[in-house]
Amino acid sequence: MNLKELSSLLGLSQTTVSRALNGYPEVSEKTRARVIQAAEAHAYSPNTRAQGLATGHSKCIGHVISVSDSAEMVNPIFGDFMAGAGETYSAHGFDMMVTRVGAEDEADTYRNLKARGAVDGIVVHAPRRNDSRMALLDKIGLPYVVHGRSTGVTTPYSWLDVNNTRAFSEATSYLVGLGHKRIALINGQETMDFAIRRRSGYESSLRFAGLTIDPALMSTGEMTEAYGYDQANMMLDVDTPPTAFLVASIICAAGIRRALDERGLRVGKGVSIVTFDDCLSYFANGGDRPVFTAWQSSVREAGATLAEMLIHRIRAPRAPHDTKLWEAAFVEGTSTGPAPGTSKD
Amino acid sequence: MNLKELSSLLGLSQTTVSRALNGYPEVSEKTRARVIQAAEAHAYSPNTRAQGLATGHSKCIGHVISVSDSAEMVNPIFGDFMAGAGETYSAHGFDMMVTRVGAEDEADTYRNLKARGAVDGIVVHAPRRNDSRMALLDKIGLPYVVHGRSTGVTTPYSWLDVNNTRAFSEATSYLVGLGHKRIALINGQETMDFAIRRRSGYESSLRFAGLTIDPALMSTGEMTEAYGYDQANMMLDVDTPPTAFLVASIICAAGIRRALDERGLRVGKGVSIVTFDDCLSYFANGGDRPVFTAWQSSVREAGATLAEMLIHRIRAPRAPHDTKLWEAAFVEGTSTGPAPGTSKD
DNA sequence: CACATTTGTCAAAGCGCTTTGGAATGCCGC
DNA sequence: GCGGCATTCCAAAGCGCTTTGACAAATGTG
Repeated sequence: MNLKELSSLLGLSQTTVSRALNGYPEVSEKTRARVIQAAEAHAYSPNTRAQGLATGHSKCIGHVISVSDSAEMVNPIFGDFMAGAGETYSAHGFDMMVTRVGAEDEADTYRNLKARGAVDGIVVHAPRRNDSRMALLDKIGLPYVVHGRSTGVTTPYSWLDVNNTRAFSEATSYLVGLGHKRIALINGQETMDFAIRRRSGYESSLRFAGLTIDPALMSTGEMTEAYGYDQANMMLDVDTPPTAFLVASIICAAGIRRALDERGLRVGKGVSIVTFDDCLSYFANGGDRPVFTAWQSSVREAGATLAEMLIHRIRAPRAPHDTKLWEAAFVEGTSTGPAPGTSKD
Repeated sequence: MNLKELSSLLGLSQTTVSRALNGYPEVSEKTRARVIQAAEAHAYSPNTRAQGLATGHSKCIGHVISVSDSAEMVNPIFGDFMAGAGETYSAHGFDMMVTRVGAEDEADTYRNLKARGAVDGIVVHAPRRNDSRMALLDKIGLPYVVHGRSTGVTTPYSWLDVNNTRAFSEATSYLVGLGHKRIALINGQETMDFAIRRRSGYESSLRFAGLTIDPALMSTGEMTEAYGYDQANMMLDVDTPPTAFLVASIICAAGIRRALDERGLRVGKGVSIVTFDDCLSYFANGGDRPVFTAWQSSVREAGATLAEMLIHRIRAPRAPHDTKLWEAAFVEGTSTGPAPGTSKD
């Protein structure tokens, strides 16, 4: 069923039917009701491509997932982020397109998406320090919002970020307060801006506490379970091993827990773990008995909110940029306790 | 830059330019080269919507993620599956659209996707027993492939599935061979066909071994880490607790491991764990020292292959249906060992 | 009751592409 | 020198929708 068929069926012109369905005032409420009823009865939905051609909008948002050779991993937060964003999109009648692309082709992908008119806007994921994507997108005129921020980019843009510096600084102080002096940082890849921020929060709290910043206790890599396991084992094998781990992802924290368990170290007694928690739906860490002491922020809500921001941006491209800095919430779990040998102990 | 501009720039008609770019033979190689070069120089990409309107194809594949109230979880395999499929799509010039929808609106979404001409085909995820989606899609004439199978659906369709029955039957026999007599099954939600298959594999091996099938040792639910943890704890609290766990997902297995560790039970010694492993990129269980003894099959490869199958299907809708039954691969990890009290022990 | 407005509807153009059905052009052999 | 045949190109129609500009019909005004 298309417009032509529907309108001839109703004995009306295509114009009138189109206007009736799109809520234009030039049509009487009586005909509008008749049209809407007929449209529903025949399950008519306007052809997306034709509509897009005529209006110049695609009503579609792009998500570009770039996969570098060094980071073949699929980010575990991906699913939850999409779920959140998808909810917002469908509420607003937008489609969601996801493109997987090698990191080296990312810029071309954006240009192509724009040239083809495939999307009305995009979400920029995992911004790096001095990320060049914002300038590119500004240049080609494709609306966007950023999940995170990019230090070094001075032109304004819309973003939503978690206060990572603060979260990691507080987490470090929290461990210091428990008497820990050897605190390891198992960080994400420090090509990403948020990972750099996390480290700086960690370092500043160590400095404030008068503790030495030991490169041997800091590592950066893909946040997999295996990575956490490996790093924990390596660090525990040295002379003065850490008594606490500060971790960038709950997946990674699970790996660390495994290493500790295997060594017979009691998590929360001998060794403490604090982690950042993205509130992944399949790895819950909340309710009445959180496993890990954590600073948490829902990536799913971030997805929903960023989607909302982007849609606003598309509707009002000249509106001032919107920025949101969310504070992570503290949850005390059972994975932390006083450092061994502390007076309290 | 659009076709009209490009062609007037070249002093050619739109027809010729279009044909040159689309590889039609009616244009001389000399002009073709000239056209291609100009197209690249001006970064021309045909407008997706216009192209789609003219050809009647959208060059886009849909993935519908339905979220029921009972299953709010985002499936952790989602990301990896998409990554695999996305790779194939971009290699073939297809876009990928994902729609998140409440389970009750799933049928409408398919109809709508078809009516709007938004996609050329879709991937059906997580088929249930007697799944009605295949009949619906056949009826509305939307090409599709199924990730999994649906017992009870008799009309042919294209699918790719892992031999879940076999994997779980073998896994059970393996545990039986190690002397285990109380083997728990921590299954996924048994609304899904694959979960039913897994249980039946498990039950048939128990029956074959002359062991009793104890409902107290079988549970079904969303495969989260917390679910594994909870179920393990519950089952270990009864009179004759299981000495082995057979688990449907590595995420869930991680939760079971946590419960065991917490109770001071040594995984692979006192209690064994065997799991199905989807080879998630952030939760690797392989290489030289696999953590879990597992039957594994890469969901990422499944995504890539299903995408390939679907594209074939779209190109040749009348071709006979393609079906692929993959065998899961056995990996021996450190999570299994002889049952306590066994002669070997 | 003639005229100016408003209201409800329509025909047609246009969005950017593909594709059908010609129409030139060049080259061949006789 | 002319018909026949490739070869190379083009004009125009059409995909299904929105939107402009125009036009009847209904309403209001003096």
